[in-house]
Amino acid sequence: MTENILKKYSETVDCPVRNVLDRFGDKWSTLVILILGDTGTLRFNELHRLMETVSEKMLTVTLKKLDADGLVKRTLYPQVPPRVEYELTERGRSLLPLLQGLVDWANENMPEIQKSREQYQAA
Amino acid sequence: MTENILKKYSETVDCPVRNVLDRFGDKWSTLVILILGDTGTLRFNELHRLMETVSEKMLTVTLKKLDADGLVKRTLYPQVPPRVEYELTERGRSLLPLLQGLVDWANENMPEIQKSREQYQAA
DNA sequence: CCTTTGACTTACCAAAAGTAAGTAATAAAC
DNA sequence: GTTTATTACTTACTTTTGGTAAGTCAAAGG
Repeated sequence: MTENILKKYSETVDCPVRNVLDRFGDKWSTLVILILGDTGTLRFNELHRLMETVSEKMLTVTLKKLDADGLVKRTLYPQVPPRVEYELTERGRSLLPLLQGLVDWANENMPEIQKSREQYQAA
Repeated sequence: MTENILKKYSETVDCPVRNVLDRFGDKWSTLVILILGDTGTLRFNELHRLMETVSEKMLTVTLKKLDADGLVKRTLYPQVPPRVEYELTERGRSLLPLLQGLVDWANENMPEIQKSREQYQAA
């Protein structure tokens, strides 16, 4: 059996698990998707203000990756100063129920997890 | 409306979203949970071999965090050389369907995402 | 002129993760 | 009886990723 498993998990090149983890395993993508899912459409600075703790630099690279993956649509209105709007694509929206599931799980389990952490600290 | 949203997302201190993202937004936790969910119980080196691309150091810190959160149970058999087994707790298992949902989503959507990435590159 | 505005860059610094080697205790191998 | 192998880790060092703060661009407002 071990050999089957080993084979299964080690095909890392185009492994979808690794791919999905590399994508949502970064610090900000998931939060951007959740917020855009919640608000609809936002301009760059609106999003930035809502996230607060993200740097502008990281927000731009996050949005670029999400745009490249077709999860977020970027619309530039060529004005001065520029106006850029971001919204989820259909593909991006298809992720929302899954991410919402994780958020719900977190809301339910965080109190107990917090207790576990404190016990672990004490030991 | 913006002000409500701002309030909602900026309560970062004990925000469950931020907490869950900080926990599963690291590079290896999710994969460890998925593999343990698939295999049942594994020793440190078995897990390490299955993951291949993780360093021993990172596997150690990942397992410590999961143990501290009560998602994984660590059992030490005091032999020489030592034997340490890891398995999911009930809390850890409760995450499996959610993570499996993400894996399924990845399997379904990765081909199209790949296409999007190539188009983005070309443009 | 000088400042403001919005969506970013860029240069620089800190934190996280990867690499490679080391450690401990003992049993089996030579 | 000294070397070697084994397991689950540490530790020191390097690279990669992320954070901070300042700068850019082009036009509009004072």
